[in-house]
Amino acid sequence: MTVHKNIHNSDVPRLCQSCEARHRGICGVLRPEELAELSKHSRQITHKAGEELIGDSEPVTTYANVMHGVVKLTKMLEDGRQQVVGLQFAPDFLGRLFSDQSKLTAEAASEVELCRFPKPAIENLIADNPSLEHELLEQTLQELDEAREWMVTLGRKTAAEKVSSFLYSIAIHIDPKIERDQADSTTIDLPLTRADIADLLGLTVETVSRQLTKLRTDKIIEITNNRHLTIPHLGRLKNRCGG
Amino acid sequence: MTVHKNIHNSDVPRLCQSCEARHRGICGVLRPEELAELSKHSRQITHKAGEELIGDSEPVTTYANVMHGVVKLTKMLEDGRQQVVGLQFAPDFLGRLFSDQSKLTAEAASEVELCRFPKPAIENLIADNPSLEHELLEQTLQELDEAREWMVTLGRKTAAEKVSSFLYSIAIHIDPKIERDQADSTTIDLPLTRADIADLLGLTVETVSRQLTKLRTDKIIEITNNRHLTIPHLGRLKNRCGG
DNA sequence: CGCGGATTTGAATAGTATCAATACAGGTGG
DNA sequence: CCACCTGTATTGATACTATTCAAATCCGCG
Repeated sequence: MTVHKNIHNSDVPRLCQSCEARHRGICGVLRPEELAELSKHSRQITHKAGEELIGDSEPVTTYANVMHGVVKLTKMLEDGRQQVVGLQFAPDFLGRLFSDQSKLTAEAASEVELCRFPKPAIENLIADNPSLEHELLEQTLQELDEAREWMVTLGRKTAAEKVSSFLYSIAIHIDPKIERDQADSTTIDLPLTRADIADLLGLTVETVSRQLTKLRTDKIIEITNNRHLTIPHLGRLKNRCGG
Repeated sequence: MTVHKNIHNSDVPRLCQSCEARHRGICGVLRPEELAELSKHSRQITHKAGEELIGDSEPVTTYANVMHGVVKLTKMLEDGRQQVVGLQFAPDFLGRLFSDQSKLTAEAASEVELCRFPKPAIENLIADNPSLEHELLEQTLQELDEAREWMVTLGRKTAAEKVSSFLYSIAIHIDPKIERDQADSTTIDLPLTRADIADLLGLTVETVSRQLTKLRTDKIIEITNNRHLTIPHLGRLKNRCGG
């Protein structure tokens, strides 16, 4: 696998030069000429919170990189019960590979910026460049690990543990290095509404709200504002996640 | 070695000739010489029900194809609560790719026959043969789809719907073509104990048992024997899966 | 035939959901 | 700048589902 280290970014398209996906995302494995070719077909689009990016059972015609914001992947039962089955952050790759039809709904949880590509553009690149397929496999394996981790939370944890686990996972996602320093304080911006959190944890809004107030009265969190909270001691929160 | 240039079996190792994985599994994408090389390092092993195939946090040194039987992937919380996060059937590929350490426990749910390969043998093949990596990506995407489907079941379905969904999924897994003929009758051999089913659905054994009894008294299923049951009308079962 | 694990059944309890009402926040327009 | 308005969040009272604890029964197997 050849990762082309170009000293000056001369061949890298301007759009891509400051893009996070070029370092940590899939574009990092592309050669400059591939990047140039791909960027000819790419389109950067901004979506406001709540907008649907792709609907369940709709044909898939594009893939995308998440550049900024949070994307919520949901599934719905016929009677309206909804479950969030995944969250995607920059620089994640968005879109079910090699499938003509989406198996879920993708929705902007916050304001979201995407870099969209036509489906065939990506698929042709994959066919030509095994390192891209390798990178996508790594990302898919990672998503599978995360999905299985959530299955434990959904199936076996109490409401209190679910909410704590969610906050903990958001905290270490925002700043992975604080995981080591459990005594540290962190401030997090919730990317989801209470209703979204409930749909992620398999709870009701009311239960999520009650558990958050309990965490507040127990001094595990400080709620500055509906979407903004502080965790004074990460380790104390972790202790409530049920292992 | 004198070889007939048979279109199908020319250079295919004897062990592989009757193997299901060669048709539907990963070995189907390998060239005969690759298959021959790989088979030199492969070992077929049988495990009895209940045996641990790989433990959580253990180093991964081999991958395997499931040849026969059912493998249960589980995760456990510190206090012993357990969640089944996946089931694998022949000819699935077993083992977390590119990871030095297992993130879950794999256990034989029934008597299981594996074809084991040393980790490097597979990884070298992947590096040489992009079509193998493509096949593994397809399988991983499929597992991710299934995991997300279960997340909906775990998070949003009632106990009755969970048990029905489990039976339905087993039925169509055993015989995919009956999915079309909803009026058909099917007989299924449960690959799991009540305790395993409970751990898969995020319920207790007692609840699973009660729901099965209810399905029996409602004439949705006939319980021949603890591990053996008949679904006289698949559509009626499907109606209880909650969509 | 009898033992031990698996399964079913029963009664009481606990945890979440549901229903209903109130409080709050953020944005809009006067 | 404030009052209003709407969607979001919190709080309370009650209902219900699934768990827990306990006991009986069934099943496979030596």
